Amino acid sequence: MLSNHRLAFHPHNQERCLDAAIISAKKLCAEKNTKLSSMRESVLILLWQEHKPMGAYDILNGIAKTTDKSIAPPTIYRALEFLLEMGLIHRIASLNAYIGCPFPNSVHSNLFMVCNQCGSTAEIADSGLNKILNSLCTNTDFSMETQYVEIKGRCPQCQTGSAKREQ
Amino acid sequence: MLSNHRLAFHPHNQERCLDAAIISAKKLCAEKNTKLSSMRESVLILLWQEHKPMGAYDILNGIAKTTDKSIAPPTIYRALEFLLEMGLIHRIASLNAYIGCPFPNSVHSNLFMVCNQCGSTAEIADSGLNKILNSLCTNTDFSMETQYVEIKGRCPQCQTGSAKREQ
DNA sequence: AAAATTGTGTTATATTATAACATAACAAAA
DNA sequence: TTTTGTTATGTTATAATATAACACAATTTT
Repeated sequence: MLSNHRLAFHPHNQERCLDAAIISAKKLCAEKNTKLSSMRESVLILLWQEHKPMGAYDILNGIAKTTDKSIAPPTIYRALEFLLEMGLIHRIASLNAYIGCPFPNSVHSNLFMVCNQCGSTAEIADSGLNKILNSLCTNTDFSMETQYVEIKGRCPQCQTGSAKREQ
Repeated sequence: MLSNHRLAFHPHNQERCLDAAIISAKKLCAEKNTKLSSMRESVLILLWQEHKPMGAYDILNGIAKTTDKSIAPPTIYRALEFLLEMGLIHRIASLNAYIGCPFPNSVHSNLFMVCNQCGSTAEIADSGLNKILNSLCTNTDFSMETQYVEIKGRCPQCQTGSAKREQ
């Protein structure tokens, strides 16, 4: 099981996450012969700084703060599209939001656990889950192309007492 | 395994589905002491006639056709909200769309298989899947509240040759 | 009937996403 | 080293999805 739940659900050194993510992103783009342009990198950095799912317009505002230029939605959506294609980020359908992928180098299908209270989100790639989804598809003669598995609830931190943290 | 994939992925007598759904909806509302008002019933009927996920504005247009009154979005969203609460329909997050639930009387969490070509969608409640999701939550100390499991790909009908059906 | 509750109507607007076309930046070929 | 092609971004407008806020109507309860 590949998972970042320990990091996702607990305070930690996010700068290290960020640095690692950017280094690995550059490597991955080089391998795939694509370019992590400065706009794309900015979006990826912002997502890793926030470390939680962000909506496209939150991203837009975040980027706008760091520059004089006016930025329009298509610019952000294009960057997101690129990062999605590269597997560097994921889209959380139930939130209309985007989040950095902690293990972009592995081919994997994903489950997300989203805390309804603090918003922190863990990604888990579990072979048992994949197996059962695949076998359900086989049994029903359905050919899978993409999948969204999103679980919403309370992270470990937000379950303790009536704690209302904004981690 | 509770599943409607045979019906969902093959042509069949949809009128019977509709009748059964409405009867069971009325029964369920009676049990829960709520009312399936005429607007709510209209939306449910439309969803069962269409028999595929429909967006809120598709529903709005569908309802508008059958009446003189002008209908505004909130009216539709309210009906959808009610039907969701009653468990009579589901929301497909990855499509921003809504679909009738084929087994509203059973407590179940759901997996949807959505055909990218013809749009037909099956709902499957599988205990093996539920078990693995629950155990993943237990292992990560995450407390589940809701879940979205959506698989997109090709239904059996749409896999045969390059058939481009609009079932 | 009065009060309370529930459902719907109406207007306006928020939020998320994309179409269509123009320009810039950069690399490869001529 | 222009020109050409390709890729990335800018710009404007608008589509698509969803909700807030308040008014009114219908129904139930008292």
